[in-house]
Amino acid sequence: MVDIRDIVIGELEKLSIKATKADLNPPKDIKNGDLSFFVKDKGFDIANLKLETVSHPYIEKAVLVGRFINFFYSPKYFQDVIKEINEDPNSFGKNTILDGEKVIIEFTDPNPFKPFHIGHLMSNSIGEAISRIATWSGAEVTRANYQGDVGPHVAKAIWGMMRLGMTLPEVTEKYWNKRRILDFFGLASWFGAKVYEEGKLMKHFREREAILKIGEAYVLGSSSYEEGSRQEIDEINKKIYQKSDPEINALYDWGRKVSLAHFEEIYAKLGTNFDKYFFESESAPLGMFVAEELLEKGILVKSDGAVVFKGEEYGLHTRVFINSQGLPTYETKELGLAKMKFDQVDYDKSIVITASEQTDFYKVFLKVLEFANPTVANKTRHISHGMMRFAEGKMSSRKGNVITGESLIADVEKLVEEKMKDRDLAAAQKREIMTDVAVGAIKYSILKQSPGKDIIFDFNKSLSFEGDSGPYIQYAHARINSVLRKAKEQGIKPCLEHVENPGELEHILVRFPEVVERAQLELAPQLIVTYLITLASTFNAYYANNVIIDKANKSSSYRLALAEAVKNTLAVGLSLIGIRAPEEM
RNA sequence: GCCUUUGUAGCUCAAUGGAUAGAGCAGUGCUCUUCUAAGGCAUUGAUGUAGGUUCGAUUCCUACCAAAGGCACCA
Repeated sequence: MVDIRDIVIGELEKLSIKATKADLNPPKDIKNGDLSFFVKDKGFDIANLKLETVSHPYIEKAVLVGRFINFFYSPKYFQDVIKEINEDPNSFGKNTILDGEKVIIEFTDPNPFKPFHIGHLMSNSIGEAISRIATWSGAEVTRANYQGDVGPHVAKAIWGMMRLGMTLPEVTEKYWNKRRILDFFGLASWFGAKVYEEGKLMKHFREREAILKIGEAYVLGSSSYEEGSRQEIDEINKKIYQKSDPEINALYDWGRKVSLAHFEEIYAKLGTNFDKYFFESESAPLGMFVAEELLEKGILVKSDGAVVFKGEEYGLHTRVFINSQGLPTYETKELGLAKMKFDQVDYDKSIVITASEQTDFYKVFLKVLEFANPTVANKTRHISHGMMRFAEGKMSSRKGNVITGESLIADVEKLVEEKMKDRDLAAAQKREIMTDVAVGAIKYSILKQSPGKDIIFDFNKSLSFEGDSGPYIQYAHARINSVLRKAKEQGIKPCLEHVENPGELEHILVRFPEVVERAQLELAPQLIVTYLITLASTFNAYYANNVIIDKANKSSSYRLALAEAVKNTLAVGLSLIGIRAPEEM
């Protein structure tokens, strides 16, 4: 399919006007056509424009309003787009902005031994959307997840685990071993599905319990750290790096494993997955190597027993790279990470998505990276998203007042379940839809606003199933699906023979590719969100005013084709923002 | 104190320097014997303050006010 903007640019050229794609915008009101160009050049003789010379099968007319030249697409264009969408539903809206580029995108970054909270949900939703949009723009995307499996927070959790006298590792370990043996001989299912299922439930239960308990241990360790147990915890921190204490090693290995397994469960629910996992335990030694080099070069300097970067000369602030105990801090680990990423993926662009509290830190880090590796520094871009806050104040996992991702999803699922109780669907299917709708509602509330702004989180207000919400779009999609199914039963097929005059729905529909392109250029998933809600709402109005399935109406098959094209576009759009589109709900 | 970000309707959010600032929620009044009412229709309501740049500013600049984040051994 041609890009209609190229055609319009060609027509403008005939009128001696030079325009780029960025100069062409859809008017706010569709009464003003499909694309408009604003004549900025005041010297241009606008009165003698010969708009009647504009001629192309896809352009019906061009009209001058004030200094706007408004282009109206022809019915033929709408037909061809609908045809194209339905013939190849899974490539509508693709563009070539990032054709052939390798892009690595780091997001989510939860820390083992700490809860996966709604802030991680935010990072994940935004990162996943940006990854998918980049893929749609022709990039080869590597999703990266960087996890802090060493450092003071881990020491705090381990200290807390010891204080709580956690014996869970033993029990769980024994259980896992038993199961592993059964699995190895392929006997697990042979033993009987019932026993196996019970085993799975037990495992799930124990892991859940373990996660909660580790969370508790972390909070205990954090508060004790500030109240005098600092030395003990620092000591544990050192031992974790050195792997010198068998008891700590055992707790550590187990806790790390349970945490990571738990994260995977959440990723599966969210519909996200990662190509590369990086760990601070790996980046730390590499980073130390780089930091030592920078110290020799004089980029980093010693100060009060620590190794620091004096950022003030660059309008930044001073940050510690190696602390006075000789251990690497976050900034040094980040140096190691940059090296690991580039060594493993020979990328053209590297995007890192974190919460906005890290914005200033990242500026300092990038400055240092410029000295260590200018090529890599220039390819790296940091995007920050806002923080999820409660009305009452900041959420802090150190204090334990967090909403975990898991509990939020579970709570929303309950609301969806209540809404679906009268639907006649198989139990398994219902459960799946419940998750899809709950996750859709959560992701929508995150993605509908521009990244970078805080979300004031209020369970009752922030999540909705009506109006401006994820489920509203999913509902429109499911509804069209139902119409298509019923039409098929009655033997009516979508077809473009008896077309009707294009209305608002057609005009909105064909804009999708331009929206995706802008979303990529501006790294702004909310543009796709806004588009989808408009498309769904326009369809719902259409649906209320037009009977689609009607054997007496020749145009019924056209309406069906139009509905199908809307459904396909909603499905592609939802997938670009990482929201699943259930066939029924 | 310094640096960064954000201030749009009662609430939660949109709006690449351009046309009448869009939605949803809440409020009010309608709408299911008809393709899924998680729907549709109607209606009330907004750019923090003061300047500046521009033919044109929610958008760019300055000051002020307010909120959030950051500013040495957390991540």
